Amino acid sequence: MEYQFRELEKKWQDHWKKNKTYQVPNVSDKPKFYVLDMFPYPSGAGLHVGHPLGYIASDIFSRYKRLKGFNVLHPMGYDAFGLPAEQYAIEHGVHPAVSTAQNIDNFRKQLDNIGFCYDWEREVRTCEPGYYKWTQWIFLQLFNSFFDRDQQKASSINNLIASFEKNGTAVVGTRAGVEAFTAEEWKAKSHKEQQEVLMNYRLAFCGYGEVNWCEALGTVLANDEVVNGVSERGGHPVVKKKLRQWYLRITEYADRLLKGLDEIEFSEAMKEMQTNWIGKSYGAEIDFNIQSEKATDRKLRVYTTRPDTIFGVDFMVIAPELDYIDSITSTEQAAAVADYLAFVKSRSERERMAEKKISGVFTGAYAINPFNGKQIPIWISEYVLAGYGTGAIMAVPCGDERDFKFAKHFNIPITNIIGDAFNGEEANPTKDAKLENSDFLTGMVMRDAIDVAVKKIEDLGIGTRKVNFKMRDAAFSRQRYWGEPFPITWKDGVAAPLTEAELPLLLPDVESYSPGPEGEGPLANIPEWVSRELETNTMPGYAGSSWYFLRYMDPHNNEAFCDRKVSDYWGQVDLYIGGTEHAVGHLLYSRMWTKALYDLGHIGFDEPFRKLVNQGMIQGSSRFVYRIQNTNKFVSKGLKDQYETNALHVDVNIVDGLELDTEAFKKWKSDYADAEFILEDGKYICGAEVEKMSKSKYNTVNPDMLVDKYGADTFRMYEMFLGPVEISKPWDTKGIEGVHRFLKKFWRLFYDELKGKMWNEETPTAEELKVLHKAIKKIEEDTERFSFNTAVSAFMICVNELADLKCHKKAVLEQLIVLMTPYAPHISEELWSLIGNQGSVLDASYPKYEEKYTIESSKEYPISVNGKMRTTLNLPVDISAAEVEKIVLANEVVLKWTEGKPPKKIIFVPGKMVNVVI
RNA sequence: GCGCAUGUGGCGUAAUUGGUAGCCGCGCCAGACUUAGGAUCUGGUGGAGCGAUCCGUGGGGGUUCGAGUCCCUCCAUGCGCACCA
Repeated sequence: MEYQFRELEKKWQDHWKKNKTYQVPNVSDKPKFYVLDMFPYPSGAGLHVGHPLGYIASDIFSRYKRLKGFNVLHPMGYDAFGLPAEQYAIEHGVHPAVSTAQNIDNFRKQLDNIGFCYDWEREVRTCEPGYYKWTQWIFLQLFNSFFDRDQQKASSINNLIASFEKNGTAVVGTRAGVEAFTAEEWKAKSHKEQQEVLMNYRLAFCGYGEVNWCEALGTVLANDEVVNGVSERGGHPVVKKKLRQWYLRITEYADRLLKGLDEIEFSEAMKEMQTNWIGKSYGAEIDFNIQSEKATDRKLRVYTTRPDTIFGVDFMVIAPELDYIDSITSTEQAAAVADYLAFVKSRSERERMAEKKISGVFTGAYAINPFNGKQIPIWISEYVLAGYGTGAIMAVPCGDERDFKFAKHFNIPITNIIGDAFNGEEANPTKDAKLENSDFLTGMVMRDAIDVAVKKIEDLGIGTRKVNFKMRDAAFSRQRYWGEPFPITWKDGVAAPLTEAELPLLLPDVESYSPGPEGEGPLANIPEWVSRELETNTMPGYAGSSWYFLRYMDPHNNEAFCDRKVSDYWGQVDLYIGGTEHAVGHLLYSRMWTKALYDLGHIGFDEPFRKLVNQGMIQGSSRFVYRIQNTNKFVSKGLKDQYETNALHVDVNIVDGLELDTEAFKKWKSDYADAEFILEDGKYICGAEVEKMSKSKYNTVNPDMLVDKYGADTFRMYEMFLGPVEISKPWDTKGIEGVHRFLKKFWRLFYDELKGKMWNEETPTAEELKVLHKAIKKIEEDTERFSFNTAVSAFMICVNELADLKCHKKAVLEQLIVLMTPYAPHISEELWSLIGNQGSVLDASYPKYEEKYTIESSKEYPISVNGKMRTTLNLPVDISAAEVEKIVLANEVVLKWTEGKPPKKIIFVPGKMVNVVI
């Protein structure tokens, strides 16, 4: 009986489906465990071998936990709204709902091939009304709440209104854009005025933001669609345009998002990325009087983290966007300033940030240093960003590298306030130097002077201590079609939420997917939509993905996004697996949504993911052929330098290692049907390079092909065998044979092709039990710490050893099957049933490691002389140090190396080693 | 530029707290069975040397009885962030 993987895998996949083996109840006596994969965007290209890496890891862990007696929630779904489907619709006229559904069907088939244990009854698709009804509902929760800074939590907007009616802004305080008012003043405001005030508090709010507007395409472009000030597609001019946009007030959660990191198991690198993104800094805002030829009582407000360097300020730099530039620019400089502003306006934010060349212009105005009356020139430069701090900085060239370069470039004299610590060649950003030329700060160490300076600034009333965040509020609208409609109507410029009963607000069909007038989305082209005064923007991709892990718990609930009892049972995601590319986007947004839902009492936990494991990226290993210019001749790599050639990507699937299958190449594309080859040693050798796996580079490897050739179990184990899950590495199909051979060898412990049934009911020997229990221990430990590659290796060792012992005993093999189940579920089910068990092996219990089988009475000790290993000695484990000394010193190898010299010291570490020092 | 991570045979990798470097697999070499093998099985395989032995975890230095592992420094690669004041 052979290992017929195709038949048995199909048989068991059908069996699992028919018996609903993977259906998980919401009520159970077992402890719960929630394993989640980042759900995929169902792209038209389908799965490549990089996608399932994390899915396999989570599948193994889910099955492992199930065998360990947990009720395991392990669902899958689709992040189904998104731009590619809309772009496809524009180009091919296919409704995004149709192409998305097709892509999902394709994904599902590919996933099913690999034999995952998802509970498909719980599948979610973010684009379905039953799902996005609740995305809209949560949006309304955010719209109808504000962040209570005293309580540090979200609270109903009605509480805010009540507070305004009673106390004005006295209790909750003002916000940017809100002037303080009394209760009476609040009551005197019109409805519209009141709503405008409330908008400055809502967690989901409407404001104005700049977007990349391309007039020719009539649409808004993403940063990376803009290159050199023109659109990537078509090369049309792009300008910045202010558009009404929705935002989420995530900045209010900045501190809690930071603090929450202490309670969750994310990698340090991941936590650091989030911390940097949030970018909390401590400093001060300082007001400077402005001296300009135009009369102004405006102050220049700067934000600095280094108020201790106030006497080293040689110039000020303000962002080109600041609205008061006109009011301070001198007549002489007006033309230069206007030119510079026009130059900056033509540049995308990304270009400005990437720019290394120094540029800027003097305004002709000065700020006055409040401590010494010094005139400080005010410059404009694109390296200062309007969105951060106050959009203005005080420049200290001796302490800041950018300021230093700017000063050098424009010949601005540099004041040294740190004496020898500044060498005039480069800035020194130290905090440990002693201040000089700094009036009341002179002689102080900078680190200590920061606080002294801030106190003085506050005492003089010219500034305040200030905590700043780099993070900005999250833009939450897109001028697109294929996304969730906002449940908002606009009446007289006031946003009014729909009622819960009106949800879901269905995404209507459109005639055309092209943009509406004035940069609005396609929904603005629908007369009925516009006449209902509905919002024409849609929500961005991350709306649906910010809370999907909650919907899996209770996916068919029509009364709530998730029943509170159910979310109390399942709680946090215990293990979340996905790529690092979502480090700051998705993972921050879903953390914020979770906190808001928690604050409003809808769920009982405020961090969504207890533990995160990042899977590494599987890169592609591209292959190249070299075509001789203007011919259809291809020259092998070793000979290519003799010709003028162009390197062309060739499909990796028709290359064996580096050797091209020339016949397959001719068939690959009609252009190459009559290709000729210049071979070396009778072979055509390709070039190779590691790149991102992508269809356009012809370096994708489709899992379906490998599953078909070797089976799902081999594929699963091979992906794990490649190396640690979190490491990125290029895909190489070469080694898969080894894993396949291993499974065949495993099978042969039970059945031999010629001899038939091999397994028997004999009693295992001590040696056999030792092999088994060694494996149990290693595999259990490795699985627990997500070291799946070493676990696969342990399986191989175990099977090799059992084969060497000719052990075919059911008592041993039966336990090995259970151990294998998470990794190779199909073959395990088959063998489990063949050796006479009823039911699924998943309902078996995990083997229990028993130390008594693996205890050794002696150990092979390495014996070193002066730290170099010279020999080994087999010694009893309970030997005493004195005995070891005696035996070792009498050993002839040791005697040879000590050359008769007396040992200075003998180090004996029981269970480890012996070292003789002479 | 800043931050983080990683450098081990021809290749993917292993070595969990500092204690026998190279487990497991690929590839390669030899052999068995075969009309044949890109099937299967057995043995070998870090480098140099006939050998005893020596050299070896990116380079250099250090701590230690002992370093792939810890510290310093330099180099290389990958990833992330990017004029963040």
